[in-house]
Amino acid sequence: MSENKKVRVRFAPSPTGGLHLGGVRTVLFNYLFARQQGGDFILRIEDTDQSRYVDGAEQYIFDCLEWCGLIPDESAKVGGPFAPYRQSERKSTYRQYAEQLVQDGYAYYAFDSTSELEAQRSQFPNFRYGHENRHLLNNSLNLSAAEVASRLQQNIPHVIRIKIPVDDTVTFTDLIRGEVSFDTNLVDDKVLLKADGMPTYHLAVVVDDYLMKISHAFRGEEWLPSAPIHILLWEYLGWKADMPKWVHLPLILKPEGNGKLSKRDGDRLGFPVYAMNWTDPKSGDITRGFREMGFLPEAFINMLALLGWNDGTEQEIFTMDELIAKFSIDRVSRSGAKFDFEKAKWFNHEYIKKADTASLKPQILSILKEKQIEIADNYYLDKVIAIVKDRLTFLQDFWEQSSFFFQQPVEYDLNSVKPKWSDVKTDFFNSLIGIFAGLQNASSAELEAQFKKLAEEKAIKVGEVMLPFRIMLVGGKFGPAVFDIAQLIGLQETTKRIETALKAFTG
RNA sequence: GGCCCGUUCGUCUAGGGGUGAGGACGUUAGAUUUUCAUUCUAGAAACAGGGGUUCGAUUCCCCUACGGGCUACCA
Repeated sequence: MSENKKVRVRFAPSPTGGLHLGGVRTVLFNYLFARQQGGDFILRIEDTDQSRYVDGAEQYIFDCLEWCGLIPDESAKVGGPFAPYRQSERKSTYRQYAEQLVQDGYAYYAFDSTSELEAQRSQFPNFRYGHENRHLLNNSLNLSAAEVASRLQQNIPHVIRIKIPVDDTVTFTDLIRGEVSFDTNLVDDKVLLKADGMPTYHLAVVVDDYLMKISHAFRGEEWLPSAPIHILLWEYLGWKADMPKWVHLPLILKPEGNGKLSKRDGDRLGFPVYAMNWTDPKSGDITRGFREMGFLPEAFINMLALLGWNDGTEQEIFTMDELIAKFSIDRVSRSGAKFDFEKAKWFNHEYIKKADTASLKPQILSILKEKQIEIADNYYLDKVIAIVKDRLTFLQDFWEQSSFFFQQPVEYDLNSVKPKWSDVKTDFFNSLIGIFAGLQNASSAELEAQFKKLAEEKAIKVGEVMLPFRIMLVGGKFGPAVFDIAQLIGLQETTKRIETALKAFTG
């Protein structure tokens, strides 16, 4: 085994729909490991199942990776020394290896039709195509050489199956789980090459990982049970010395109840499961993604990295560079992790708080554009972002938290003011307007001082007029410090709002 | 059913033969914010069970239970 061979890892999705959280985490771990080891990160499209192929899914995967900042070094998009990177375009290369396995006695042709297999399965509850029954079935192990040749000649539909050995044990080391063993008597003679000439996943991964010189194979734990097939294949093909190290990642589970996290859970529980919005080309249904929900990619990545990995310290916020430096396979946990959306929100909140206004601006501008707000003064917008940033869990919260900086309140929380309203208060605010008229470029502290002074003169408790003032400017009981708001929107606008609100309060 | 993997607060996890079992999210209470959020302080909250091994097990071994995955000409 060439211990020092160059690190080359791959993410190998099938283009069948949205890109799941767990998928992105697998990409992330691949990417971190490759960057840290000075290796290559490859994206290979596993589109061997034509019936499941979904238009647009491949482009979508590229878009997701780009949003996350996890750009592959080699892919169907940028090419590379081992092109093509789409399995459907590599179709011709698989057959020869399957034939070679048949030649060497490690695989065989099987002519059983789908309905024949179904019949077997319904007759025998635990039917398994394997050593116990392969000599009774319709395959080249039982048919004469002449018969097999003739069927092949006539193009009679057939598959190639691996011939799993009897009474043997396949043992291998998984970098996360340690040593894992399987009794070969319990492993099926899986199909390697389908009737349509396409390889199944089992053949395709092994062939491509070998051809693409993959050094470490990261994949979800759901693949663990089929690992013995792949290991046998590496052996039978004569490539055992080049077999990658196996890294089976723990699964991401539903937050409540049992099972693997699925798109449906997101719909049901109200959080995204896909990285970005996914539109089903057939139904037109849109499944919401983390990006559109208002997640910052850095927060999304950070959250994912900590789902099943930690550096052993109490640090939770990591930049991509820190993750690259600190990632290690042996600190990945063995057990599945239930996805906690609350924690995901916390990460996002932290990232928005520490983000500088400039980096938030492009997205804020597009939110404002949706609301038909034209921004004439960039400086003003910067101030607004700076003042409300800390209150945002999602970028989408921006409008809700700051609309009053761009327009007069649409409605007032009258229940909080009207019952306690009095002429004294009306008088107070009218006087306030007068005072503001004489001021210019006042700081918020100055406004506050004037406000309090007036209250004292009018013998009103500051608290009595504070809340009404806020509601006049904002519409409700929320938002940043009132005088900061007044100062920012300007005295003229403040006065205007007092006047409008006064009518609403006294009407 | 069979096989494989797993099991520390509600959740993500640290730890590891002798610990007050640590942190974070969430949660509760209080302070600050004359609003709300932020922030701060404090609190509640966990080693699945049973056998071993050991002077001593949450930690090592075995069994059980529970959870998960796989069991397609899908990946």
